[in-house]
Amino acid sequence: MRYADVVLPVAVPGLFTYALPEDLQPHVQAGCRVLVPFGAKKTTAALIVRLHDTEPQGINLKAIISVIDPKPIILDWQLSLWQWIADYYMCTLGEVYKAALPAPLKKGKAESRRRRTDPEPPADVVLPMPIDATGSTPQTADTPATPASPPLSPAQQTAYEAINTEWQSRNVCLLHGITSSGKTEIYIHLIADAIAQGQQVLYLLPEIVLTSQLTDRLRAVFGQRLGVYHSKYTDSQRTAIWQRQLSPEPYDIIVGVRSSVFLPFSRLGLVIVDEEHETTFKQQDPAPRYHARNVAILLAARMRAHVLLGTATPSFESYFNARTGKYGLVRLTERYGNVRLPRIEVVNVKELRRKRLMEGAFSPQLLDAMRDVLARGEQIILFQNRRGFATQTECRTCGWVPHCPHCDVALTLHKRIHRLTCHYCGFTTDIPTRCPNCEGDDLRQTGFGTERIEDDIHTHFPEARIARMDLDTTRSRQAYETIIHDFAQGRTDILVGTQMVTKGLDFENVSLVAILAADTMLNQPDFRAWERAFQMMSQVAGRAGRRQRQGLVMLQTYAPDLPLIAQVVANDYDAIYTSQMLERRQYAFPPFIRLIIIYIKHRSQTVIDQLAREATIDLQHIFGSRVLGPDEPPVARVQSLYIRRVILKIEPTLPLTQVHDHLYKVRQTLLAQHLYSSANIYFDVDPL
DNA sequence: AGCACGCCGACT
DNA sequence: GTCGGCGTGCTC
Repeated sequence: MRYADVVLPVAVPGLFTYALPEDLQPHVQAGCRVLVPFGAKKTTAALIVRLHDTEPQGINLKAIISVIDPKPIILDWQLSLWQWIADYYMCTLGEVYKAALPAPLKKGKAESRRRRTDPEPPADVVLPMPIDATGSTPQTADTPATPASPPLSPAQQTAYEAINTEWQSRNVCLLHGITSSGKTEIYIHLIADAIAQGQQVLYLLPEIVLTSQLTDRLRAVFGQRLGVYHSKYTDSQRTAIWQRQLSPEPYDIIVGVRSSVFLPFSRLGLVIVDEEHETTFKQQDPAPRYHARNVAILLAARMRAHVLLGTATPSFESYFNARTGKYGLVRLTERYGNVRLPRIEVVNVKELRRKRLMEGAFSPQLLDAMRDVLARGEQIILFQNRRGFATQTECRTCGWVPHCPHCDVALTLHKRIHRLTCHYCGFTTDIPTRCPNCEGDDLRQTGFGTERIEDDIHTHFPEARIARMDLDTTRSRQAYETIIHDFAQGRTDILVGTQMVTKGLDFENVSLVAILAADTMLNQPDFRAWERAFQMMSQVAGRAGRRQRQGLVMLQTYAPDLPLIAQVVANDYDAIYTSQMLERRQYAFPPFIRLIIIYIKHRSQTVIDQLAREATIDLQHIFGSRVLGPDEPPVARVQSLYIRRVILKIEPTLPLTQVHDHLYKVRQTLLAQHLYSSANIYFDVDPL
């Protein structure tokens, strides 16, 4: 009798074993999906990890119903990569399975057997190849090898050559190139080189950047050799890309977000991680909580492919790796066409408030500058890191503030939909006209969100054409593209937005950028707060002055004397890196140690406090002073679940598998106690 | 993750 | 008396 160990798309540890009926045996191998009965009355698409003939003991053995894929849709190296991710990031293989495959491939439909007939195939997705068409599709490998690439400036040429030199001794190279230095042209040349050698290229970029700006540019050079893999694309589009990569004629270049590291590459030669510092490369909520940059580096190492990490503001981890010789380091310190870096003007909001000169979130200097820019017919970007209208509603009589009933946060007023909204769980409620606590009717809106900024600009500049870009206005990919496109075409004068406006968008005519409240970024209780603040301010500043005229950045802050502000003004990355590294070494933070956060969630506050204390003590028995906690995250209750964390700091010399084993054992012991059985305990490895 | 089983409130 | 609320436990 033959058996198959399979992985199921569920968060259960370990593999499941099914009997493999004799008539199916010739048709399956590892990497194929099969249909299996699972649970009371369900069938699921399971993925075969291995076939064997060891009879499993002590289980209610069931048999595989049918074979879905005649040929593997997951290659051998992918399974071992999945296993590595599950081990390193402390999750189950099933969770990796769920993250890796587009939804239709998990549903168990035999998608691969027939050609899809989408009513309207998207422009950049070629109809899927039937996977079982083994080599029957003619290969057109001898199409023109190196497509025309734009010429490089001398500085770019030097960097390009330096990268190739670094790759002779190291797999990974960090390209630290200031904003507007023309990193994309260098990428294009490196991509062309890889393709010319018959290699595939993976171009990773962060979630919300994926604008047509970049893909248009790449497509102009590489045409139909380019496939785009993005979370805002439909399931069937993503499935089509997956199947195309399995076909005899895969895309040479995949431009994609985080999850594209899971695609079935066959001859990967180059991985580019653009905006390598971006935190969206780390998956936050459902497991696997993996970092796509790090997975990409591992993937590349296994395939003997090169990696280029590119950014104007390297993550301190990557910069540390470059400085200590683990990665190569190449700098690009001049802007393309010698456009000058913007002048940064710091505005002391504290003083202006005291003198009652602030007009809402706007300083008089900023309003003056905006007036000048609009008069010249140039454009403005305003960055405010809060969406909605007001961040807090407050009763002026008794101080009552409406909170989310499910989460530990104040509700944000959204004026357009006329609701109070929770930004953590999506709960909404009517805006109260009277205070439910004291019946008072003097309710005040405090704090500025992007909606309010937009309204206030309308008041100050009635003729200006304004667009707002935040989560609320970009629910669809289309809406996002439209806002960007209109701004690029000059149909909008002022763009107001959250972080989204900082993400590497290139607009020729923007001569003023304002950071309305830098302090929201500085006051985060997080050892990375300054690193992030520097990144965000530098990135948003880089949007200014892309033409001949020098751009202006206005940085409004309550703390103008912080050294960080001076470092941003001087664009002195090395200064902030050096000072932060001293602190991190002294207080034992990454990259000098590794962090694992143990998250604990429970419905009951008394139970969770007891559990968190007990977990900390148990862990301290094993790890001693490496354990910190328990503490409450900034938002300590989300969706009616209380949250606590325990932090584990491990020095690089500690063997990771043993650390993991201890953590699993402690979790198991805690959950075995009846009082704690309904708790949720999970791990975040290398948290951001 | 589903989907069962299993023990406590408002209904014909 | 039971219909159904969702807490808890299992799925090869």
